[in-house]
Amino acid sequence: MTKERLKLDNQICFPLYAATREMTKRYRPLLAELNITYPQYLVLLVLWEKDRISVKDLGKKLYLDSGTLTPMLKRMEEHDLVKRTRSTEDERVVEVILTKKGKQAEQQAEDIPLQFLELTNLNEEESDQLKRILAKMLNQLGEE
Amino acid sequence: MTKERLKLDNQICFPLYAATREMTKRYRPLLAELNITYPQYLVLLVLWEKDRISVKDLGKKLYLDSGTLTPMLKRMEEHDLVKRTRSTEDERVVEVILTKKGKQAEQQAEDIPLQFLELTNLNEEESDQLKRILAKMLNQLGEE
DNA sequence: TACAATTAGATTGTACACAATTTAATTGTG
DNA sequence: CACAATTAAATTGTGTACAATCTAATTGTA
Repeated sequence: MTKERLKLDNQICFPLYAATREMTKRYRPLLAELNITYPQYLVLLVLWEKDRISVKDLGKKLYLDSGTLTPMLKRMEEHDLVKRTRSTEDERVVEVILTKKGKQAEQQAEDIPLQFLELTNLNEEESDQLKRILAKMLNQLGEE
Repeated sequence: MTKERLKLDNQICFPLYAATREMTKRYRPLLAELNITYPQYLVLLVLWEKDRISVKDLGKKLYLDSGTLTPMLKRMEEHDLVKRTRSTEDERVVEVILTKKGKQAEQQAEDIPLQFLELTNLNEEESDQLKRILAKMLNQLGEE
């Protein structure tokens, strides 16, 4: 029995990695009518809860840095979903706000979470457990 | 109560997405001495179990297509970890095998799974549950 | 046996990710 | 107040991801 722990089937991280990508793949058609990607959808989720947020705070919520967010937000701006403006109080800060189109997208997105959940075939208990364990893991890994 | 389901905290997919990225970030230092990325590590995991595999079968195991694998395997070939050869029986097929260096890397990698598990702070029950639920989800999302 | 259909990889183009560095603005301290 | 240290974004460079398309080899069938 050589290196049992190095077998793909014994990994925790592999199903995590693979399921995430399959998940984004399944989101694609759901997001197609909004013409956005899954990470862009996450940005919108944040903005729908709290319109006007700095790139830094957005990054903190989504665990993304400016290297990812800056070009992504520029693309979203080109698609007229958000607007980026320098804060007048602190010129270093860029604030992101929704455009009218970005706000309206919320209506269209309303059914997406449920539509996706149906695809997963997870029951409520599993879905709750998954959420809880991932949150714990994320919390642990995310901090120093 | 407006669009409760669209809140970031109520999403299943967001912690999945974020935890996966934090996970790869944590793997980076563990893989640094091997000078490989996490996806490349997965390729090695497969090859350590079964040396010589076609790009197609590798892709089936890892849920990756040739658009991702071809350039990645070329990089791994440049780093002298694997070799790619056209099958003589079917010239369409490219087979991937380990180099000596690629084989030796297994020894160095031996402790990585355990090292990572310690970082997660998950107990065995949680880790098993996570694995089980993700496998179910992956299985469901991956087919069709 | 021709040859259309299929198959395996490679290629192209777009969009993340993220480490590392740079730039510009702000803050803290002597 | 001067100016070093810090901070927020932007930039650069590398490496995935993946849809869509292309190329070459193989297969199935008229």
